[in-house]
Amino acid sequence: MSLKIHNTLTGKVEEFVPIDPPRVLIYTCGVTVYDDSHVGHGRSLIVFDTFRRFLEHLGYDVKFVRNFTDVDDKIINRAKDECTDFMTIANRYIASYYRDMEAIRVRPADVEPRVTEHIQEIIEVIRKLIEKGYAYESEGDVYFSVRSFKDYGKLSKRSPEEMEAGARVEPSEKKRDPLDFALWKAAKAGEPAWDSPWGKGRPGWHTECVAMIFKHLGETIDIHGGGLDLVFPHHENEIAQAEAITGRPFARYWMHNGLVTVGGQKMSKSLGNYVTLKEIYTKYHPDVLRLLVLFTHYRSPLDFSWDKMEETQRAYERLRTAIEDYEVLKKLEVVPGKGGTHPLYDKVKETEEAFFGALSDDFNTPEALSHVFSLVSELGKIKNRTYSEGKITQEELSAYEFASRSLLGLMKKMFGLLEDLYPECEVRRVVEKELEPGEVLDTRLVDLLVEVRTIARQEKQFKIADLIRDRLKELRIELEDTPAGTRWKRR
RNA sequence: GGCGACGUGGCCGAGCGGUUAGGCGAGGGACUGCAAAUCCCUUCUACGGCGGUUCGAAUCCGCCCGUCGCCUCCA
Repeated sequence: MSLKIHNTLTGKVEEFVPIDPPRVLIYTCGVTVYDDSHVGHGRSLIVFDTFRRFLEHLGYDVKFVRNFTDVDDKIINRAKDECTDFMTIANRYIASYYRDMEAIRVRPADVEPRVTEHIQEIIEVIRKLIEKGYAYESEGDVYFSVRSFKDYGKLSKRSPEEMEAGARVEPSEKKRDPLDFALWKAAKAGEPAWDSPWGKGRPGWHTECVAMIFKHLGETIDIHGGGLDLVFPHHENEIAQAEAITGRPFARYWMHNGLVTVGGQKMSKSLGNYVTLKEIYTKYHPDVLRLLVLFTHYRSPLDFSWDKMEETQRAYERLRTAIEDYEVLKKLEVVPGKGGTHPLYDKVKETEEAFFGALSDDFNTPEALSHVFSLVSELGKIKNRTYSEGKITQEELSAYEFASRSLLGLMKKMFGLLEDLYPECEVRRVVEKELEPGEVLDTRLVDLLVEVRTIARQEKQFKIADLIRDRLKELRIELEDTPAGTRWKRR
């Protein structure tokens, strides 16, 4: 199956052809560690995490690198505010990032380099640029001469002339041209600094990714990804530096995810309209966020709202329930059927084909999900009939098992969903999200109440039974009576 | 001001030349002691406006209106 992806460089959806198959080299820009990550960061991380899983599924040998920017103005400013050093801040938020990633099940990259561990490589990149005449030193700073690189603007589709016309580019006495950007910044008092041929200083933002890619992946990589807001100037500047040095394409495919908005405005620290990942996964099962992200095409804007989280949660529960219901169905009276192959097998096959077909077409996760939900509906029909009849044929049960395992496999492996759900589980006791700090949930006590209620129902003591159900619901524990007994979940 | 993206049914959201995407919601019904879960029916001849191309356009072209992003750190 051929994979097609949208390439920002050409503005078109193109067939994906790796340089050296089955190897695929992919790099995405990670976070600057000066604060907790928010939903905007989360989207980008989830999109590329999922895309990586798909590449692996296609049989590619993926090497995935995602960096940390652990020295920059924001980190330094935060350190000043807290009267500490920048490394303390960086380490704190790297730890926080890892907690978040574990919660939302974004797998670690194969290499997760930090800028401060690559200062020598960065200096080397800058040195080469000066040597080749693309960069110049000015009072301890080093700048890239934008006009010296003829292809400048090819990614973001703007020319130096246009940029100058629109000009709000900061003029600086140290720059020869206002469009030039800093590769190395001379040290200021009290700020972190490293020795370099141009005196003490620290690297500019745009060089780090180039240096880390050269070191960990090579001079030309297959895919470079990141948020749409990085296209200009960050990625444009990366191309300029890398290609000025090598004379070869830096990345063959540039993939950019759409931004997360709130009420139509970009989610950002500066606007203050951000929601942290921690806030999300203490209120909802982390899968709900993943599903929310995957329900929108990665290149479209995604408008975040708590209402949308609620909607997504309901869809999520429907999907989850369909898979878990197998555990109920197999406890029904199983009767021999007419024999033959159940039509569900074909439906599963169609669903899987359509699912992967959608992902192969510019990673169309919403379409892939539409096929998944179509299969979920088929399972629901079986449930509806067998629940009321109280029995199920062996063929139907086997088909249901096959289908639910297929769904679980797709969701787990491709989308990183339902990882806390196992193929064989008792009629469930599910805790759907992380407990609040200090909150306790004794599952044995819940089980006991459920048992008491079951006896009350058998004795037709419905007032007592309903009281237990209502009061548990107030505690956000919801009961569901199935033909195979009562199950509960905590929302 | 420059460059770019987008406007789809009650809401969200795929599709991007001809066949019901999907999700959520609302109303009715089946099942249930009552619920929940699940199913069925309805809401549904949807595609910002106006022109054009075509046998045929949400889908291609032009103009207009509206929203957003980038142009400064940003996933």
